[in-house]
Amino acid sequence: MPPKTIFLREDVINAAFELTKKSGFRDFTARRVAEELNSSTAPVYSCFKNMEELREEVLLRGEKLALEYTLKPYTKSVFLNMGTGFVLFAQENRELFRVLILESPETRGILKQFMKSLYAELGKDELISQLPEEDRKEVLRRMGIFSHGLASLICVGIHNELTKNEAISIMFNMGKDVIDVALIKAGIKKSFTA
Amino acid sequence: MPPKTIFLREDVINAAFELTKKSGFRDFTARRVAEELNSSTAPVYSCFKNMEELREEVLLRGEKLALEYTLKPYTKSVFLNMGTGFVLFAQENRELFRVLILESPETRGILKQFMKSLYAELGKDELISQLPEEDRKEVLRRMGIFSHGLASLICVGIHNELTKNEAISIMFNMGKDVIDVALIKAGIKKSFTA
DNA sequence: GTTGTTAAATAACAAATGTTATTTAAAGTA
DNA sequence: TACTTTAAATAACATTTGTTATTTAACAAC
Repeated sequence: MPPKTIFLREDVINAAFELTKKSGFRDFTARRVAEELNSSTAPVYSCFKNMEELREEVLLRGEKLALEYTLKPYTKSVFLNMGTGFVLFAQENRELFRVLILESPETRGILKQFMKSLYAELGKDELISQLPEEDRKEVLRRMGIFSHGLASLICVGIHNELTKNEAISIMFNMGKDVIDVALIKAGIKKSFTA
Repeated sequence: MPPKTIFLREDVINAAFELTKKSGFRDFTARRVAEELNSSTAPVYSCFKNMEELREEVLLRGEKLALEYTLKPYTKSVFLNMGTGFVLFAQENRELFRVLILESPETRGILKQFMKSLYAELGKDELISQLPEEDRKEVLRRMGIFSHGLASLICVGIHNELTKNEAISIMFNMGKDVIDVALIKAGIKKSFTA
């Protein structure tokens, strides 16, 4: 019988994920992952065909984490919560945001998926769903661009001074205005929300 | 006397810059630059102390190009022209945008510099300069975030479908609304610009 | 033409990395 | 106890890359 297994596939992923949270993929080598795991490189290669497969696993876990952020209730609007979650994910996981959103976006669908969920939420909102299709799309586009902008500015180290609550209120105030503008222009509302 | 110099410092930078425009820094090696230049690696190392110095030169040239984009007259508003130029720079130079804005931002001041120029322009505008300091800053912040968002979405390959003119009008319409909202809320204006 | 200078090419080397081969030894079983 | 299986560690190898050392040869003064 062989000796007991010490390092599970799960453990390797954990180590790789922690490493990536700290330094992205700049340092994502078999030897560094092994170090994080307190092992040699052997377990890495017995659990994974190659480093690419492990990287993919890390990205999947990152996507899962990002998704969790977008489902938390920061404000009363589910629509704004998604954008806000996206921004807070960037703020608290800069390196993950970088590898997931800024470096791998073409190969993985996370951003487009995100926009699709946002659009679904937009349709559920009582006020917003009164907007014509085109206007609704415009609101979505604007807020998609804005949340991506804030998230990625934070990711690259601009706006380091923002606290979590400040980030939330920037998103919230902008969202309110963008929606109000659409409603006012469509004649559904007369003036801005206080 | 030594043989004539064939490869100037300038030539090396040109080759490196072209290479970077095509594939960012993923492939930025002495051997690849030399290939682009149709030489061996020798001229690279006789013109530059090391590859880092050459990379820096490429970044400087990239910043210069980005600046040119922000000075072109896309609309009648100098303020909006800057954001628009930033976006078009990203659209037409995705790899450059990546290395300059998404990968090196903490070490170089280009983004903060950009915001500062934007702010200066904002003060010159007749209507906007009537806004209280705080509101003006808010307009700036919103448009800074928005233009960065659109630029970086385009850079990472989302919104590939946008033409140059569509990108311009997204920027322009958003800018108009953001400014109008500020003016209306401040009581300087009554309704949205058509 | 010979020679000195030094661009450019070529070769060489070290470090880093992905990956595979080999060794070591833990854990049960006959 | 000797043996089998196979995790884990270790070594080894190829490739890539930055960088430096060495070679080659163009040019012009003598």
